Amino acid sequence: MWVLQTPPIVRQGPFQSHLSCTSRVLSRFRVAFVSLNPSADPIKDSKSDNNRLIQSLCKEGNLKQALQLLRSVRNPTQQTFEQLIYCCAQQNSLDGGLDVHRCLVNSGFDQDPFLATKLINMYYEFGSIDHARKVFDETQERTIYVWNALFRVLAMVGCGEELLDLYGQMNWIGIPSDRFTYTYVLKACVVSELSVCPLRKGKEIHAHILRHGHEANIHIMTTLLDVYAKFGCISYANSVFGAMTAKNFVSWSAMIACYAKNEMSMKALEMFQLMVLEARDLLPNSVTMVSVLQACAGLAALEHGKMTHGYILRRGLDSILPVLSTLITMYGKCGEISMGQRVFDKMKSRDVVSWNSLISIYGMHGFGKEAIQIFESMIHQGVSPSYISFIAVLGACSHSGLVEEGKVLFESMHSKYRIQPGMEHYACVVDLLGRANRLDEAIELIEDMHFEPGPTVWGSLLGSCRIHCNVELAKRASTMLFELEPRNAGNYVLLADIYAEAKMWNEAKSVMRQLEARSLPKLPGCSWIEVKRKIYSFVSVDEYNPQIEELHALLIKLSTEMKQQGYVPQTNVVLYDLDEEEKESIVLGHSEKLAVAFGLINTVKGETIRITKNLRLCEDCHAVTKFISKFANREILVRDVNRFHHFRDGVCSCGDYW
DNA sequence: ATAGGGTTAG
Repeated sequence: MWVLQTPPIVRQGPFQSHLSCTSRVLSRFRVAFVSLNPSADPIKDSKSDNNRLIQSLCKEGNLKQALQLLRSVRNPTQQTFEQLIYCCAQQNSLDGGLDVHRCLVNSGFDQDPFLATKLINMYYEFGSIDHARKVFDETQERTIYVWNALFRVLAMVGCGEELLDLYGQMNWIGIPSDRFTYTYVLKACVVSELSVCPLRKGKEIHAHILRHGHEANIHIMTTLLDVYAKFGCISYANSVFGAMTAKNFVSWSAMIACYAKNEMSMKALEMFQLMVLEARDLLPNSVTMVSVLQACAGLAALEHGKMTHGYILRRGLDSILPVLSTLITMYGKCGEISMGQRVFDKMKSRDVVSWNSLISIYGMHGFGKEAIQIFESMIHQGVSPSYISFIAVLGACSHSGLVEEGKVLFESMHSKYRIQPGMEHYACVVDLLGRANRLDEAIELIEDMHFEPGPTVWGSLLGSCRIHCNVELAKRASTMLFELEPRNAGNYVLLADIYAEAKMWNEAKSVMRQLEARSLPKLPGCSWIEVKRKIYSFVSVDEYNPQIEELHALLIKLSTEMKQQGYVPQTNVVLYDLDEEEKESIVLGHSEKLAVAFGLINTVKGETIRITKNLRLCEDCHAVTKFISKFANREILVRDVNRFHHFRDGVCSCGDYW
């Protein structure tokens, strides 16, 4: 939380002298005013008129004159103060706000709960949370509006601990929560770092809501659904959704967003179908469509994406910026940069997010130079880069190995654009240096960081150690990672991989034993392919796939051909102690190869095969796909968890650098 | 008087 440095609110003493020194100015003003209305009695009638005049000055945004006039009014009304407060908030004038606050106290409105809520909101607009809290503390008669106003502020800035403490006090006093209170308290669980388990707290509040008979309130229940969604508790979210007696399009959108954000894109699309077909009276809006597009992007389902684009056009939602940014990203993630570019070119107005979307799709396809050019033309057109612009452009550099360019950009971030590099930027640069085998520079950068490096930074380093087989540095990175995220199985697998690569079998085995002892869930490798608007998914060594025999036969045939041309299966990714033949069969059963084989069988010649994968592409799959692209004369597009690979005629667009 | 779902990266 950040708080503006502001002078304290003074009630007596200095306040009086301040008034007396400004009253001279005001008396001059009053003369001017009165002279404009010669018929009015200068003292008596100006009272109500001045109130009205202040209010209209406020509405015009003329804060300065309104404040001057305020001094001359003997009895300002509640409405006058309300308008003044709005005006200060709108003009972002903290000084004005403090001034109004002082006058308000002096006029005896300091215990008015209505104005207290207005003041709390005003101070929130200025970012002065301490002032907002002070208003709350000094108000004796705390109506539910006053409580809710402060709850709203605390939830917005992420002071969940403070909010929950106050909420406890409120319950203790016996003030009943209303439907607004619950939404703020729920939101606080998501946005704040709590000392108690936030999910548990959420469930507790869920119980309060049910106990007090709010289960039919659509706002509360939708917020609750969203809270569970943000914690990744899909089944809880779904059961809240199912239990809702009335659902509107926001509830549906929240449920779709829940699936889209929790790697259940397929479910999200199904939900959208249901919404369109079953809940006909509920029209999806732009917010709904953003989540639907994200789901299409998640699956790299180009046909679904195009259909969704068509729907957006028909519904006239194609001029809404967030929709367009998401469309650009969707096309990029479906492998169609040119379509993304076309959406961007057609836009009538663009914001920094639109630019960021374009930069990042070029980046993930390995067009680093182009991404930098776009970044530069954005600046040239007067759009200042944001925190995320730098993540996008630095990421682009690291996918293309543009080390020097990336370093210059990283340097310019603070010196030229006054943006403090955050964790994500460090993670990008560590990745950039690490991939280029400049591991010593990478570790130097980590040591120079002005805050504690988090798991993403060490993760980048460990990934680079994997590529360049640096055991010593890998030990250091993994020690940190095991401490920071002990439940992430991926780190153990990566370290074991590195040991295996270095033929340190005992160490590799011991890491895997540790992993098993902790019984952590390992993310299974999974690949998808869209064929004729249907999405098919594959897991490694997929015994239940109805076409598995046919797929295997094709892969064995291909692998035999490849071996004749000098291909050697790269089985070192298999960490189990098996003989070479068994290892080969495991590698040949990788989900990505099954998806490629499925694509070869089920699509026509000349059609691009598009595959998505939830992990990084393994070396063997990479080598095999290169071969197949030449042998079968097919373009194959693979999106792994980091980036795109375009395979054509035996080469990959990543230049074997990924 | 106050409220619910979303945009870009990794």
